[in-house]
Amino acid sequence: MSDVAREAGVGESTASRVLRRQGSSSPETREKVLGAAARLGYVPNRLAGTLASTGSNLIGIIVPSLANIVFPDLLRGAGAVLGAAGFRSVIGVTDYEPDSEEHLVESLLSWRPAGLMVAGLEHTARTRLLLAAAGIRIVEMLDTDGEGIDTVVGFSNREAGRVSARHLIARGYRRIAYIGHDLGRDRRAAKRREGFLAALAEAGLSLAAEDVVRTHSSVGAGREALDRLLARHPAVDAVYFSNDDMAIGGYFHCLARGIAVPTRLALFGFNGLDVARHAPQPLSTLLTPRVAIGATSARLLLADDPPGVTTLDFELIEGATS
Amino acid sequence: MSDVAREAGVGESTASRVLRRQGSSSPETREKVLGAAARLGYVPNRLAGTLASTGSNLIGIIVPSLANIVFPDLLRGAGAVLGAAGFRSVIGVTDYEPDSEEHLVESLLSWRPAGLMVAGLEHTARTRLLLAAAGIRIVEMLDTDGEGIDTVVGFSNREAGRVSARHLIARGYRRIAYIGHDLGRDRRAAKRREGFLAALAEAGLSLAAEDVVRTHSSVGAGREALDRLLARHPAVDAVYFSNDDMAIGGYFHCLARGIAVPTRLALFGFNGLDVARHAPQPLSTLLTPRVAIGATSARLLLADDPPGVTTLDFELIEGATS
DNA sequence: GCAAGTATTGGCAGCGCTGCCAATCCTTGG
DNA sequence: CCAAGGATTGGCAGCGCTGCCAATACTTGC
Repeated sequence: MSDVAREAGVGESTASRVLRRQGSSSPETREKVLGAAARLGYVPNRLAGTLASTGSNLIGIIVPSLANIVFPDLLRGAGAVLGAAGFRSVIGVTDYEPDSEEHLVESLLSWRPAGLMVAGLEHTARTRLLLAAAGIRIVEMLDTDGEGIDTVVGFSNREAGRVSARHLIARGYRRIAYIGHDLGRDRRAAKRREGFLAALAEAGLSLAAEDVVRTHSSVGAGREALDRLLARHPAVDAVYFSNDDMAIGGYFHCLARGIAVPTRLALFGFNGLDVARHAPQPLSTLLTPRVAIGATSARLLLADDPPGVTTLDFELIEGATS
Repeated sequence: MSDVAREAGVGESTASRVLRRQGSSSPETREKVLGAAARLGYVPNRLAGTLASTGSNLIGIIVPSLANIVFPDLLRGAGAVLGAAGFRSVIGVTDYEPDSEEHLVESLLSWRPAGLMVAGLEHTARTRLLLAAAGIRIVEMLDTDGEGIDTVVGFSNREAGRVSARHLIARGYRRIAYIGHDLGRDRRAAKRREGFLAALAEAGLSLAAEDVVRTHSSVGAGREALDRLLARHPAVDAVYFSNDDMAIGGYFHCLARGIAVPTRLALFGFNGLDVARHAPQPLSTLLTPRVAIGATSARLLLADDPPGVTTLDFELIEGATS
C-alpha cells in the first residue's frame, strides 16, 4: 500500500482511506490513489487490515458433510446473505466426528472470524467452551432439541419424528417400520427416530420392524434396506425413512418390484428434496426450510440481537406415497 | 502469545516455537508453555502468524453454484485432501456470473491464500490477469476444452457430448432431441451440447427437437421440458439431457405417463448421480469423477509440479434407459 | 579437563495495514 | 480581511506473530 501511496504522491493514511472509501478525501486525491492502485495492480492484504483493525469479514461455517444436499443448501442460504454483506465463508467439514469438529472450531477461531455457524447442538465439552469463550456470535443450526450456546436457528427434530408418526397413524397404518442410517453419528436423525417412536407409543404402537445401515444415507442404501426389511417382515404396511435419500431408494425398490405404493406399502421421508417432490408419485415427507435456515442464521449472525432460539418449521408434504 | 510466554516464564520466541512444534525445545519448556496456553485458553492468531511468516493455510475455492451436487462433490474431494494437509477452504459462489467471479477472485486473493481453485476455464479478462499475477498456484477444474492459466484438472465436455451422441447413434436412435438448461451461463453444458451436435452431424444427423429452459437445471424442469417436447415432437425416439437432474425428471415423466423406456423413448444424462444409478432402470449417463477431480486438484495445488493439464475422464454408464 | 560442537533460548525488527491525533488547507460569516 | 470551523491530509504506533541472529547451556571426543 505504501507503494500505491508513493506512486500517487499521497500519505499512507490517505491511500488507506481512499481504498476503503472511508472518511473524507477530495475527488482528485481519490482519482490519483485509485489510478496508482490500478496501475500497480494493487491487491489489498486483508490479513494486515484485519490484524490492524478490529473485525474480519470471515465467517466460519461448520457442517458435518457435503455429501447430503441438505448442507450445501444450508451453505447456499448463508452464503447468499453473507456474500451480499461482504462477508466470506470459511467452510469446515466434520464428517460427523465430534473431535474433528473440535479441531475445526479451534482452527477456524484462529482466523478470528466475525462469527461462527455450526450445524447441530451436540459438541464436545471443549468445543462448547471454545465457542462460548470466543467472544463472537455463534449460531447453531438445524436443531432446537437441546441447549444452545448463543443463537439457535432450526426446528425440533423430535417433533418432526412425532409429526411423521402421527401422520402415518392417522392414515390408518399400524405395522410401521423404520429404515435409517448411521444414527450414532447423525444425532438429528436419531432424534427424529426418538420422536417417531414416542408418538407410536402414545398410540399404543411399537415399531413392526427396523433396518439401520451402518453407512451414511444414500439412495442405494435405502433401496437395499427396504429389500432386506420386506424379506424378513412382509406384513409391514408403512416405512418411515431417516431421510428422503433413503426413502427415494425405497420408492425405487417398490417401482422395480411392482409393490403398490401406498396401498400395499406406504413410504415417508424427511427433507422434501427436489427429486422426491417430482417423482411420479411425489414422496410424502417433511419439507425442511434448509436454505431459509442458512439465510436466517447468517442474518442473525450479522445482527446483534440477544441470544435466543428461532424456529423455522418444517412443513408436511402429503405427497402420494402415504 | 506474550501472555502465554510470561505465564510460562519463557521468551516469546520460545513460546512460539513450542506452540508451532517447530525447532527444538526441551521437554520441560514444552510442558510449561503448553500448560500456560491451556490455562489461559490461548487461541493462536493465524492472521498475525501468516502476516509475519510467508504462507497462509487458506485455499480459495470458487464454484458457480451449490445447488447442484456436482460442486459440493468437488468441494468434498478437495476439502478432504486440503483438510488432511492442514489447509482450510474459503468458498466463493459465483452464481454463474463472470463478474461475480471476478469480485470473488479479488476478495479471496486479498486473504493471501496459498492457492486458488476455480471451476471452469471461462473468466473475464481481468480475472485471468489477477489469477496469472497472483503468484500462487491456480487450478481450474472440470473442463479441459480451452486454455488454462496454470494447472487444469478435468475432462473434455465437448468429448463428453460426442461420446453421448455416438452411443445413442450406435444404439440405433435417429430422431434425437436435446433438453437443456440455461446454457448462456453454464458454459460446460453448452460445450457438451456442441460436441453432441458435432457427432450427430458427423453421422449425417441433426437434432430432431430441442427444449432449453431458462432456469438452472432441476428434476422438475427436466420433467416439464420433456412433457412439452413430446407434445410438439411425438416422433422423437431419444433425448439427450444437459445433466442427470434434468434426465431424472424426464425419466419420472415417462414413468408417470407410462412411456416405455427405452423402447419408445431413450434417455441419456450426464454426471452419474447416485439417484440416477439406483433408479428402477439405471439411467444411461456419463459418470464424472467429481470427487476425484476435487481431490486431484487439491493435490496438485499443494504439490509444485509444472503447470499442465490432467485429464480424469468420465465413464460411460450404459444403464437401462438407452 | 578443555575445545568444539550442538541444543536451547530470548530479543527485536518488521509483515501491511488501520486508528489516532496533530497539522494543514479551504470555507464561511461578519 | 480575519477568525472559527470543517474538510482533508500525513505521521506513527502497534495489531500478534515469526524469522533472524546472538547468547547461553549442555554434550562429546580426546
